[in-house]
Amino acid sequence: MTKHEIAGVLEEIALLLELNGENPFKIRAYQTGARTLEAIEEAELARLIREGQLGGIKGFGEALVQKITELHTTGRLEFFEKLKASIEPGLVEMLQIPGLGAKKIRVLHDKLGLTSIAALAAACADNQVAQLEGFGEKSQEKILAGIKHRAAYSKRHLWWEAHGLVAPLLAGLRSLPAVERAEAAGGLRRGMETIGDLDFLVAAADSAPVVAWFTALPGVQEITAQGETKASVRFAGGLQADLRIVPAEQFVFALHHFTGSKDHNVQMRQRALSRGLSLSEWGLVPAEGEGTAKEKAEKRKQVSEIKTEVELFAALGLHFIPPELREGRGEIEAAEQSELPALVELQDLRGAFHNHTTESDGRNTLAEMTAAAEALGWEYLGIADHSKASFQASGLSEERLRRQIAAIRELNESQQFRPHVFAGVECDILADGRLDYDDALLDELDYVVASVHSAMSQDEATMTARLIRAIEHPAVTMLGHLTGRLLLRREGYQVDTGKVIDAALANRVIIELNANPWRLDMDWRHWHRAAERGLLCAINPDAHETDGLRHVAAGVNSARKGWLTRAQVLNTRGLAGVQQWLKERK
DNA sequence: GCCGTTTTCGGCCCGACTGTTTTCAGTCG
Repeated sequence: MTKHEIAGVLEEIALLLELNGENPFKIRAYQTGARTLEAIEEAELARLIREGQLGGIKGFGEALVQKITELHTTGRLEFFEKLKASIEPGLVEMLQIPGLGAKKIRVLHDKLGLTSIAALAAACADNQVAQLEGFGEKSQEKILAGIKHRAAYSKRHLWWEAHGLVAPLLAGLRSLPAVERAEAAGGLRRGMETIGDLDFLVAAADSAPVVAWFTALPGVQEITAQGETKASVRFAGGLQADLRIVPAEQFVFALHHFTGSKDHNVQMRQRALSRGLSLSEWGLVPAEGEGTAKEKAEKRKQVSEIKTEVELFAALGLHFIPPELREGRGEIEAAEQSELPALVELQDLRGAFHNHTTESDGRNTLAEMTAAAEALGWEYLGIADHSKASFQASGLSEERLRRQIAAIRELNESQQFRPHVFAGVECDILADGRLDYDDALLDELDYVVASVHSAMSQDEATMTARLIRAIEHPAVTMLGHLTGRLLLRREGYQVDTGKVIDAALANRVIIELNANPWRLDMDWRHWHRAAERGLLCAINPDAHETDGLRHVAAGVNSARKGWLTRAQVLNTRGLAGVQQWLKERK
């Protein structure tokens, strides 16, 4: 079993134990174990198991080592099979309904014999649930509504779309007289590719008008909670937004806490404790029972000065950690050793490759795309329309591609626009790994993006070999959207990313970070290690219209999450630098 | 189930909100 599958089993065990009413800390141990496992490289996990070193990792005790080892080697786990058989699957599903937790689900099962969501809906309609001790009319209504909207509520949302919503809401909050500071926290601030909900944090002396404004926003379909210091609403489309109001002196601690991630926060709290301090969303204070009264007073004085996140990290002996890095993936150690990367920024980009025009499936002409690049202040623009095998996208025949190359050269000579235009192509990687044009034509181009658009259901070994064959082709400059995933819509194809990265490194091929908000592919989780080994990135908007060029912002976001610096991204180089790099590669 | 310069047992984050109660349990983040 892969580490991902094993982590899935551990997560499921945690859910099942929860329904069994187990010790919450035991449940957490399994959840932590699953997350720890996800953070380990696949090959590293195999090595640790082989050498019996798994127990050396924090969070893996005797029981988890045994279970992970059994799953990794045999693909099965006796303990898990028995546990699963003992619990109705319908009960696990009920956990998705807001307001229902393990305890209430057990009551529903024990008192009414309910084992499925359908049966639960019927029992609500029959007014049986409201009669139960601990339940009532409102609970019953809420459960029914939760079942009805389950699909929409559990849906995640693209960062790009949520990000667009947030700006006006933040501006609105900041314009309220009672509001001193307002920020969006959560996954959105960390730049996660998808987010579950919006988290707004406000510093205000008087909370009532803020809550009133927030719950009366246009588009609010339902107010799911409303109190003195917090409120939750649901917008049409299912996106939930939480608002929290704190006194100004707590703002920075709450901002850090609600920015997360959970893993990052856990590590930060542990770090605080090891220094005799206790960190929470309320503040940083001397830990319970730590030191003398005098020492405590001294510590209290030090930490009471904290007004910014920079100061908060500094109080724990750390450099400021950008929100994008707060995933519990080594950022705290790096911040301690002054080894945090200077992350790439949007304004570092000097241009972009992999863009389409009306020649294939784009909506704007070569001239319009170039003008748009000029408006962005770029020094160059790469055009990479589809190749002939992508018939559905009006891929270019050899003749049409040659005409396009000529048109691009002509445009450059005309000096009509400031940006230089590179003539490239997004060449299909055929099912067997061959390219869609012959070598002579590919050689006429400035660069080649190679991508998969067909036979996407090949098994992992076939797909991996196919990509590697393309990477080994001397004409290929960069690999397009590595997995072909469409976030929230379609899984990527089966591919061994580690092997593809190895091949790209060995052949000096770039892997693109496709910046289309639906793709963000290759995934940020792979970039840190790959770039450390020397892999070069290109942040490519894959724009199909002028407006699509702006998507590079989403790509920069993911690049930052992948710890990428300016030097590790080709399109931060100026025109001469890129020309030089392309020339050296040929 | 995990962990340990306070340790091999007893902690492990905890406060807000809701709905049900009539002082609190369950859920959520």
